[in-house]
Amino acid sequence: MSTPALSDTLHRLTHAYKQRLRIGIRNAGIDLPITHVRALKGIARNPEATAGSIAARMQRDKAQITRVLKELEEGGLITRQAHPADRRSQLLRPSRKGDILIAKLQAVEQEAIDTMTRQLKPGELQRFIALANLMADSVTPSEGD
Amino acid sequence: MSTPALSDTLHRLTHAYKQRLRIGIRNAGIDLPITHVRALKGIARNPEATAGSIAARMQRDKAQITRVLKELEEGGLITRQAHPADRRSQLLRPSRKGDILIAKLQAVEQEAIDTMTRQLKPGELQRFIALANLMADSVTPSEGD
DNA sequence: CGACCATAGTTGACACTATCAATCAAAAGG
DNA sequence: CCTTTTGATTGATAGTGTCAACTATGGTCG
Repeated sequence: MSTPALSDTLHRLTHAYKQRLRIGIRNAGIDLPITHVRALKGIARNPEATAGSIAARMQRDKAQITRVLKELEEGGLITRQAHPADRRSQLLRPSRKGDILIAKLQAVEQEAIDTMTRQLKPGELQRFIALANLMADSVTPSEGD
Repeated sequence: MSTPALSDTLHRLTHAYKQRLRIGIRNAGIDLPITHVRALKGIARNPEATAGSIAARMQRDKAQITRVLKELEEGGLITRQAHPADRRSQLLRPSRKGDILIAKLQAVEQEAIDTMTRQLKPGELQRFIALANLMADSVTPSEGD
């Protein structure tokens, strides 16, 4: 096997992870697509979050982000405040409800990761993540997270 | 954070790879979505390919596979022959045109992989693939779909 | 100031991917 | 036969990704 297995492997892995995560999310009684979850977490991690910064961080189209944010806001999970220095922009913050959800989500995500990495020896996950980031950077260079 | 980086890492990686691959495919003048490419390759690799076996191999919904196969056939890339032992099923084989396309695709894919793994030391890719498979197996053990 | 371009965000259109339920025909097994 | 499985298909619907056009504001510079 030279290398072409990578394609299938990647698909298989992400599909497996997404599926597992989605099930966990649903079991927790949360009705939110994965992209929304990721955006919400991104907002929570970044006190200066704007639509643009979230799009950049997630490396997704800003159009997509706009729609996600709209739904997060409609769901009462985030709030938008006027940006103090730029009236085109808005600062995004999780609402109280959003914070509570994030806590739940983190538990679910950790559970999914635990399931997936249960066959890995200590350190192998970190090694895997490092390699994955190295590869992703080779395609779309990113500044530090 | 302890490990939740995995989620973002996986998204970033597959997104980067898909994007890179899609660009390569388009540059090669091929007009075919990635799922179709993967299905076509799967068929080529398996002389006994049926819709079901491809679905199982790719761990995708049969419905999705059916549609992909339909389009591959419409594009003249594969042919369907009656299955000798089961009249519900059909054996799938790449057409001559399909074979030619596959050769092109493999070059494109190898190029994408080369780009992505250029920062990896020898053996690290194999290590990565092994870890990824281990993780995927932990979520969808042997039997899936 | 006013012309001009860049940026933040929004919207519309569309293609691709995933999931689920229902259906049909053929196979398998009493 | 009749019932249950299985391979494949279809329809419906949701989620995701990409591109282009657009609005409004900001920044620059003559």
